[in-house]
Amino acid sequence: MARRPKGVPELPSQRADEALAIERSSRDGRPVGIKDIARALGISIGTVDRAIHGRGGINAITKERVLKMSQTLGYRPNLAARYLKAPRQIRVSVNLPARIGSFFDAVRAGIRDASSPFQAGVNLEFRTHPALGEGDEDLFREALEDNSKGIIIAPGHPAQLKVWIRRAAQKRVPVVCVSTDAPGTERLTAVSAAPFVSGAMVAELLHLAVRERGTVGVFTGDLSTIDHSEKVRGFKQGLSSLNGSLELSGVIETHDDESAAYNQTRKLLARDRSLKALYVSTANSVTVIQALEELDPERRIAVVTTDLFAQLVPFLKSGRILATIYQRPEAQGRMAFEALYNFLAEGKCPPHRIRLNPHIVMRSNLELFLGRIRPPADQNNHARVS
Amino acid sequence: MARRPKGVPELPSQRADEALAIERSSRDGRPVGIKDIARALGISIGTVDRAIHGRGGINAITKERVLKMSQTLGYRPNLAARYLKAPRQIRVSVNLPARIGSFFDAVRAGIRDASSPFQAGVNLEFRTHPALGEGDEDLFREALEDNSKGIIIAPGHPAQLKVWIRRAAQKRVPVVCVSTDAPGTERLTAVSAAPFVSGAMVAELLHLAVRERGTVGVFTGDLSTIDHSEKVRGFKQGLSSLNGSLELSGVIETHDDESAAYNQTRKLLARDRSLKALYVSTANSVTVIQALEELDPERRIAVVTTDLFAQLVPFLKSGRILATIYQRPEAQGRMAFEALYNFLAEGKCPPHRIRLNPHIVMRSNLELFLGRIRPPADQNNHARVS
DNA sequence: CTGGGTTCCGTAAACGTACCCGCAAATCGA
DNA sequence: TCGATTTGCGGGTACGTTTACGGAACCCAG
Repeated sequence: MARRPKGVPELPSQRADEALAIERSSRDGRPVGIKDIARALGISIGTVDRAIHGRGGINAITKERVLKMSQTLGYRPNLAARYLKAPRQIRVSVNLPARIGSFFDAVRAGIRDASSPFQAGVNLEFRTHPALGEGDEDLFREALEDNSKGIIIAPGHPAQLKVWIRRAAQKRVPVVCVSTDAPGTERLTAVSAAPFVSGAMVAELLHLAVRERGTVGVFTGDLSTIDHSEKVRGFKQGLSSLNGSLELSGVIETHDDESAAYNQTRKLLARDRSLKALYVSTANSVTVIQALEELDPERRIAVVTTDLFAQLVPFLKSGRILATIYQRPEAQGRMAFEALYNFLAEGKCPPHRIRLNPHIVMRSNLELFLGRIRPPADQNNHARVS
Repeated sequence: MARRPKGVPELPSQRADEALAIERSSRDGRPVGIKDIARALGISIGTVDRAIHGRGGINAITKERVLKMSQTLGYRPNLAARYLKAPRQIRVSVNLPARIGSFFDAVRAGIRDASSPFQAGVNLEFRTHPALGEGDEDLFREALEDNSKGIIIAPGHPAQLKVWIRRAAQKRVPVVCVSTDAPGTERLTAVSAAPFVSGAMVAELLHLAVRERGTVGVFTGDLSTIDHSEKVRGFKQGLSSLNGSLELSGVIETHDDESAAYNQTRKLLARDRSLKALYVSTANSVTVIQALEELDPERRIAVVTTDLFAQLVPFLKSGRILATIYQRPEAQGRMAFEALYNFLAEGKCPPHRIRLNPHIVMRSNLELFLGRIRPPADQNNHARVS
């Protein structure tokens, strides 16, 4: 349509517009599109597009009319069409440690799951480093070099990665931390099963379960990992705020060394005869339990562990383990990806950190989780890179 | 390209195909599409489409080649394009009760949330009946009459709705139950926070918390609602399997009558002097707590409630309520919609029932939930129909 | 009055898929 | 051997949006 001749009034009355709108918007029930707005106003879709997206080169009055009409027609953009048009295939790097009781496999699965609706729109680049805080710098460099638009990491030693996160920030590459955090950096957000709360919940549980006065020992992985230190901090705070009968015996770092954990457990039990409870906040808890089975066959020591894997199940069923804190790795992966994607694709800033409620898995609800447990340790069961 | 002349060999060697594939698939990093496969094989996209979608009218050999090539090229359909092409705007009816401590508002929010990615593809039709099991038949009729392609309900009295669900099934309209179930019907699936497990968890918690022998009372809404009866069943089973010191005093149906609940609590306390614990499995738990505050100021009776709303918060903070079982209404809504949508759009059958792990909200993790609590009762705060 | 510049807007071509139409070869029946 | 039917395939169009390009109307200086 040619430009409107000069003599014709530019602005038909509001009412006439609306009547027209209602008349023409009844397109056999299909959602209104950009061209419905255009037709209703007798203008072109190009103009509507300019108005809606706030591009330049449009008369302020026309823009106002379009916005109004899109309002009254209830226009909502068809995301499918938008994504279709966008040729961008954004690459997202996922740099996570290898298995820790298959925890990170589940995180990866959650990320894959969350990304599946966008399949063609994103390109997941999985990389695996040997352990939390080991070898993640190299992988970070690779991610920065391969033109990734976003990076997901689990920073075991935040201090090491700080400079890398800064470099990413300077390249405008958002970084999302999952399972643990790197505070004081420019990471976009951090997704985790609220570690502080997690520790406090264990304190509350043990407070309920332990009836006599006594002490409680804590096993953790590495206190330089924020996730671990926060759990311990929450646990301590929980103990003190409950001002119950439990006192902290000591905090033991296992550094994910299973055999060391075994000996450390033996020593702890020998040293502290008043031990009434154990909080194992690291995933490598099996040898601790094994030591306990030998040294405390009467099960007078209450145990709460972290994460869930096949070896733990019989102990939960038998009551040897009171409860375990399931950190919802799949959900963490999903949320991490969604936060990253929403930021990348739609510019939506996530909250500073995303804290999931940890699940308490006890004997009574264990069955709900059995389906989620991967088969036990199997060295061939690596995450597929896709 | 015209049909291949007769003399030319029909099947180039596998290796040549692959070489061609790798050569041509490097389309500047964009994902491979249906026409890449076509180009790689020198055929048309129509044929590729027929092969991939298993339509008729295609040579078995050609089909095999296409499938093979789509494999080696790593073809994944672009869902955006697929959704764009499908002009179908599927209408989904959501018939839920009005507020119960805003529980169903949260369910609705979850449904809306889950549907938002598909915005233009679905048309949510919200309907509200006064209470669980009241007026839901009329709404069901409306849903069937307005050409809905799927229905989400919360069947308070499953027997009443049985015929309606059957009618829907005959019209090939899938029905998803949320929060409670209608067993023995043709409903597609039922999403809930595993009620049986929920009851068992409460038993396990109270078993931990109560140190002396005694009895425990249960308040529930209406035992004809599956969700409620299952909670009670799980609780009983939990009590007996723990063979602890707690015995069931009695199960009281409140029928969501707050003032009645108050009096029932008074009576229970007067009748049973050995009461050590209470399990309030209905959302209308405030008056029960209030009665308890008057009659048990020393807080010797341990209480576990259900759901989470503003009035409960101070009691959780003070320790009056040991814990409350949060049934994750938003997650239920999300899962219900997703199950329905995946069935409708992609024909994927969900499991027979979807059971979410109930959250245990205690003092230590309460803060994680404060953000989710809606402001207390406000009659104007109806769910918007969109 | 002409020329160039600016402002505003229309048009058309993609994006990848699904679906339909129609053509050619192959097959079949007589 | 010749029409008729089937089989196999190519080509085109539409879905709603974005984007680039171009063109008409206007303004102003020369």
